[in-house]
Amino acid sequence: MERKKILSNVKNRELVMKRRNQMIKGAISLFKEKGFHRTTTREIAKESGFSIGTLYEYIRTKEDVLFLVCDSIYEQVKQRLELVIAKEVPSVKMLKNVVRAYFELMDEMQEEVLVMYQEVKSLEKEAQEYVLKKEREMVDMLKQVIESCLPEHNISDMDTELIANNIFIQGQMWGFRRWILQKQFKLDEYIDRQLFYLMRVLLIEE
Amino acid sequence: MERKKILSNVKNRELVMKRRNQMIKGAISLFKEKGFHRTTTREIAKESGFSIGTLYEYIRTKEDVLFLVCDSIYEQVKQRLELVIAKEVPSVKMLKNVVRAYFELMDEMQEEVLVMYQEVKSLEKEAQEYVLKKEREMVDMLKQVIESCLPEHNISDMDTELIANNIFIQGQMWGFRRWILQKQFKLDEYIDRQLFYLMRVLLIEE
Amino acid sequence: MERKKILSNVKNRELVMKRRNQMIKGAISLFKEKGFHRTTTREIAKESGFSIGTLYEYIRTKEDVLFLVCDSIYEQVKQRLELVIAKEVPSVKMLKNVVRAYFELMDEMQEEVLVMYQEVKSLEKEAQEYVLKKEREMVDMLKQVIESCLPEHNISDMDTELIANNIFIQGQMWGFRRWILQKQFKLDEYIDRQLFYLMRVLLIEE
Amino acid sequence: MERKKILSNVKNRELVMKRRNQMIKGAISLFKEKGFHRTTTREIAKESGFSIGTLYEYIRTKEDVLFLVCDSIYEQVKQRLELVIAKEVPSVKMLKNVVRAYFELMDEMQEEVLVMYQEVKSLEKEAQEYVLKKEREMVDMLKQVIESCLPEHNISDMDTELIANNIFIQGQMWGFRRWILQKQFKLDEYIDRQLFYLMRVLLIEE
DNA sequence: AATGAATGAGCCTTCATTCAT
DNA sequence: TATGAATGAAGGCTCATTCAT
Repeated sequence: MERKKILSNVKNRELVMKRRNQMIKGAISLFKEKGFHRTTTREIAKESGFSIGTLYEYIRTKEDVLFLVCDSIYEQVKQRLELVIAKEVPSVKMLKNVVRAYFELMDEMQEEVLVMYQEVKSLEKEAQEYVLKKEREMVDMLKQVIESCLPEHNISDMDTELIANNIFIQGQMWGFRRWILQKQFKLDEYIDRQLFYLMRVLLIEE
Repeated sequence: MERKKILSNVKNRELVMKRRNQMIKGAISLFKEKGFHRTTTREIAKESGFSIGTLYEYIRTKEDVLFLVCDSIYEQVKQRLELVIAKEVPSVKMLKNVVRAYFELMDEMQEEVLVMYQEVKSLEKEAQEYVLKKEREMVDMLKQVIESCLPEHNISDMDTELIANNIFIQGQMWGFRRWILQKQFKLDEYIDRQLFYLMRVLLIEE
Repeated sequence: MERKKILSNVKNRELVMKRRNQMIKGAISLFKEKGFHRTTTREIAKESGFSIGTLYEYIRTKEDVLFLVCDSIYEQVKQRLELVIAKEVPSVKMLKNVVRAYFELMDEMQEEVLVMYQEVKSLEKEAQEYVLKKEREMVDMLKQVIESCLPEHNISDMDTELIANNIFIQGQMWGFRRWILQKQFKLDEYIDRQLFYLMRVLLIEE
Repeated sequence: MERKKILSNVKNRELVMKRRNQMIKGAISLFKEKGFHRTTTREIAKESGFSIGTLYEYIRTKEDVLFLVCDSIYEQVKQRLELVIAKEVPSVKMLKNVVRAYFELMDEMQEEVLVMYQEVKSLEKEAQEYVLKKEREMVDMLKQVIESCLPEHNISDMDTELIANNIFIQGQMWGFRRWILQKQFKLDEYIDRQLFYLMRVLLIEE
């Protein structure tokens, strides 16, 4: 997939990657705490360990930071999921493992995901679309896992889409509805029960 | 439930209500368009039909407007749902009608709900908690509907909680994941399929 | 002539005029001292006697101030010249009086004119054209004076244009070449000699 | 005349000259386009073909560039005029040729001259005076041409000064009042008519 | 009660200049 | 000599909030 390019004054590619990673790390920690709008570029620079001038050597606008953050979060999630998928052969067991891994990942990254959900809208059109495409990719990953793990099950494509979406947001829900859910469920319980009902939905007996 | 009080300089209660409704209406329309942070108090005042000075006679800070908006949205949703519930006697049919009504409501109010999801975090602690309580109330409504409609089904409380939450966010998902879902489903299809799988989850045959 | 409108948040027309005059006065004094680019908006606000916030209630950008200044200078010059013209009937004497008055005016306003010459280029296209039109008007005034004062002299239109332009810039030259001219001439001497040669150019004997 | 020294870290004289000429060429082209203040040192470096670090090996401040540019422009004009003067013996014809050559030169270099007029004021005192001296020299050249070409004409020194100044600015006027003049005159017409009236001023019959 | 002019803290961004390599 | 990454002071502008009328 074509990667949206954020322009930088600095030419050295490695340095750009290094500084941007510093930036992303600093920014995420600030966005978690106070959101995008309440975080100033100076704070981002400071938290990243360099001056405001340096910050602007690596981006063009504050929004670029948000985009970098969103992009990085999705990239991480995607890579982690791909890792799990690569480890097994398609089967019901694999399906359950992937969903479990996804839920665990959402638990680990709940703050990052929260940030994304609340701030994507602040991105300009083009960047927003890029991020949505990333999300689309992730739902597609789940869809393919379902299809490949249940080859004979004859679920319609639309239903697979629906179920994949449901799984996707059930994962996110764990993070951004934590005030409600995490009072009543431990992560494992949550995963177990969701998997239990997923099996029912897919007519899989155990 | 105790209502969080927003202070106003104006004493006439009716006038306060009238002006605040103007404000909420104006603000929602602006927040939908550009979000809370990008909307200025001047714009809210203008859209509401009065001056910036007057705006500040009825609230203390810009955040108060956001709170009023969030509160109003939940209140509307809750009232609408209660109306549907009041119309029928508990039964599987009622359960399906309530869920259907809730999904339709989320379709109607998708922009309002989107606003809320993205901006609640900007509220101060206390206001945030108030809004979360409202949400809690709504999940509880769904929970009670499930329980009263399926008295003999022996679903554990935690599972009911989980299922209610799932329904709750499946409704919201329709709105804030519209870019993905509304390309592939019509509202009715979406509702039908979700209800179909809900029946499976609840072991209800038709 | 259509006046280019500078937008203001403040509605009260009289107040806008009053504040803008304060602004123009303050700005001219600063521009004289350090030029447009080296003057900050904060300084303009302070010199004008109000806060930076108030400054921006009456203009949209710093450039607006420059435009206001340029516009005001031309307007003053034009009005002063019209006054002189209105006082007499066309004749060689009147021509000399107008030219003399113009030179004296340029002496009085030499700093303002200097500012204009050096900063007009900083204006955006549209504003620049507006200012150039003003200049055009002034050359036309001189042209008409020449024509009406010397009805039988049969100077071609192009030559009148040229001579009017020469007078125009000889006036400005007194101000912005002051380092050279004002070392060697007193204002009266300068005017006398320029008038002397103007008479030769126009073939008028005295 | 003593040349104002711009300090350089680099010792090799030839290299300094070479790099500075690159700089002047690059800077003039940028100043023409956007003025001194809107041009950044980075842009100057890039346009000159070297890095920002290198730029600062050959100058101390951005203003130095402006000075170098102004100095170079005057030097060019002066040299070109001297060339014309050297080619002929003093006579009315020579006077006309010099004036014509000067006007043609001003046409060729109108953008450079415009730059100078609008930016000299940004120079610091000392540099400004140096540039003004250059201008003084040029007026003196014109003065001497008039005197040597019209030995018996008995024009007072002050009048010669005045006339030389008038010629000087009529030349510049062609460039920086181009929006008005160049709509109505072709260069040749402009020169012809100015020369025609100059002859009248000097009482020379043809 | 309503108005809207005034305020100024604070934000994003730029850019001349330096300095380690 | 040449490079270009780093710096941070400073600038233009916004906007929530106040207060005199």
